[in-house]
Amino acid sequence: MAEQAYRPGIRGVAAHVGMSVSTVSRALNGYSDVSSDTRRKVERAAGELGYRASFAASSLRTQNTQTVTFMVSKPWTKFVDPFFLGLLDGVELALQAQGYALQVVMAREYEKEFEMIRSAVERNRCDGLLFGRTRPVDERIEWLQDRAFPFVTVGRTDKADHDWVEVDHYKIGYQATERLIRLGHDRIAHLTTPLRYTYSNHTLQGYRDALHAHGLSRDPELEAECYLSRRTGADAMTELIARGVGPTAVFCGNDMIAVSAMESMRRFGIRPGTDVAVIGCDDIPVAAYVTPGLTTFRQDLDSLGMRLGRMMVARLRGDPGPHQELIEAELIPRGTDVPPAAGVAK
Amino acid sequence: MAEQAYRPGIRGVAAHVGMSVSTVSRALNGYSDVSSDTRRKVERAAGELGYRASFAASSLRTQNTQTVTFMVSKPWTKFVDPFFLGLLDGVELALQAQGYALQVVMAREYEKEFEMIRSAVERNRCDGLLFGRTRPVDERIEWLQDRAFPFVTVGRTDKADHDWVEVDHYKIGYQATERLIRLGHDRIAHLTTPLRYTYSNHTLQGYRDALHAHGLSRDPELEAECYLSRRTGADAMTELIARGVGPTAVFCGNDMIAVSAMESMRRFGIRPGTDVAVIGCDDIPVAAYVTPGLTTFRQDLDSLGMRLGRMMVARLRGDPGPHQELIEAELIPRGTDVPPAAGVAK
DNA sequence: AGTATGCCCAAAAACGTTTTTGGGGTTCGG
DNA sequence: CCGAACCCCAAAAACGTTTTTGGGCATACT
Repeated sequence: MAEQAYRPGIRGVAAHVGMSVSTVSRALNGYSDVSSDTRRKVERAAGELGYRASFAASSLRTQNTQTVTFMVSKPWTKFVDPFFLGLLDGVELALQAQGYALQVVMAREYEKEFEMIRSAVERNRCDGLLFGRTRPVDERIEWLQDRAFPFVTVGRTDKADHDWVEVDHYKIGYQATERLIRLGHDRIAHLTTPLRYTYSNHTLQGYRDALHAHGLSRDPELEAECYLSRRTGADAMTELIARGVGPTAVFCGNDMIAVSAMESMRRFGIRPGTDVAVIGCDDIPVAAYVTPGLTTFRQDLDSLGMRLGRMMVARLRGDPGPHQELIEAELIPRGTDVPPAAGVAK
Repeated sequence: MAEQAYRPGIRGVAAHVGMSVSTVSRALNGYSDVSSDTRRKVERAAGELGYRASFAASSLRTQNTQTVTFMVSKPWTKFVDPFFLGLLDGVELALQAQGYALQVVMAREYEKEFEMIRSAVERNRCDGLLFGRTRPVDERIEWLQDRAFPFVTVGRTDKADHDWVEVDHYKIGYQATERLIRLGHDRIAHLTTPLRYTYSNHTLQGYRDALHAHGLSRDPELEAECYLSRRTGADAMTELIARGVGPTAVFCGNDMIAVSAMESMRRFGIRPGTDVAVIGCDDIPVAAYVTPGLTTFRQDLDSLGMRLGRMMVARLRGDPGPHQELIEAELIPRGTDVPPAAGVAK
């Protein structure tokens, strides 16, 4: 049954071509001090015999793995966090092009995540690490910096002294808010993503600065923090409505929050996109299909992922960096960014 | 800066506790012939010194990796194939519970995929393999069987003599079609997923059998194969409309096709859910948000993933199997499965 | 002609574990 | 009191590579 039960090691192919093991190794690994004739012969023999270097053995000897680990954080929602997953594609492309394998691990809690990083690093399972959901002060990053282990993050920390790539959330917050102000709104709520993450604070700051720049004072009642559960936007919106805060526009930290908030509005007889303006962020697929279509910001995740991957490679190649890139998001106008209604819901 | 620059090997901890290397190894790996006193002492020392066994070294020696690779196929669409990704969560949970790490690799083309499997297996990078998108006769499976390498697939082949888990697509096809027939339809189109995949054929067979069971003859004009690009459902639907085939109901192989087909209908002034009934499959998030809501079939992907993971573990533990599970999908009735309109689009 | 210079290659050491082999001490039975 | 049985443990081999060391053989230079 087994076509090729026997699989030779490097000594096998050395014996087969009548040369020494070291010559075979050097030929296969592209060293210069081997004649092209020898190289050809070795390569052909390796091909014929179906030889492949054992990953464990070469990894043990060289102390590197040609592997990069992408750690994706939980919790996920049923929407399968489109953000991280969109990235993955670009990352994989960039890494594969340079001969690195991509490994993905998931962590269900923050503590777990930390432990997984330790294990990956200390057991030498990868050469570099990628992760997101960074916090203003992030233990993971400090730990990795202490050990001088290569990594790139999606998102910054407060002192952003490492390699990172990030969408410009400050600008998103500013632009979204300004757009709503220009439409005539002056009671603009902001439903934030969890504030333990750095980017949420950037968005919030953009929101506040835009208000201030246009002479509007910020009202703490209009700011509400949402979590990443599916219902979170609805909960926050419901409370806003119940408290009679009466925003005429809502800027949401992400589309899931926005969609959920829109559902909540409807339950109270408020028509999003008519009675209340809504702007989201991320442009998840659903955003295009709700009615009215959700106005939101699109991030080019493919490109973001590619940059992430390329930064990782640059770092692994020894390029000292720091490598940092802030990416612009693009406004996707659809149906929910409307002027204030005449008779407004209060 | 580096808190703990020096990281001892196993000989380091052996020296530290004044015992031999082998004793430390046996103590750490839970062998029985080491006194509990010794074990405690070793474990404590290992903890204090921050010792972790090198992955490469132990993998080289034991010839296994405690790692399972999930290979996800391309192409993806912008919807980030919710099917595979939903699985991943359950798989990871099941594997992690048994101490296996999950590795994800992506392949952009079928040939690439094959090469990645070869590389993963021959270089000994994982103990087991998981993948989907199986075909009626699938080279990957034959190759793995020849080498007796452990794997579990999502989906069967024609001779399903290996470990697999799959949603019962035959039943979905049958039920969807029967439901439409009972609503009074007799011109039911079927837009299939790519027929190179086994499951597409099962769905198709269910569709045909339901027609036959209810005394309807099948019309090849009403069957159209779609691919996995974003526009595919629209293209097929447009052609059906253009040819004047005039279905009163459309059963789609997946929701993306359905949503896309619905868009196409609208462009021709046909109202899905009023003029033409639509049933999809997969229950992607968008399905709940289009208007009217798309009637579709939900698969419990978490559970599917867990079963997949558990099968893999069982196989790796030496349980001979075969392990095979057919999972039932659940109809989610929403707004698009309606009786034929009075004045019908022709 | 003799020596330096490249180019190519063989032998052996090293990577850090696990597992095998074999043996020393206690304890117990004869 | 001696031997067997039973725990426990030390030394060394093995896993399959890559890299170092050192040297042979041409060719070019003095």
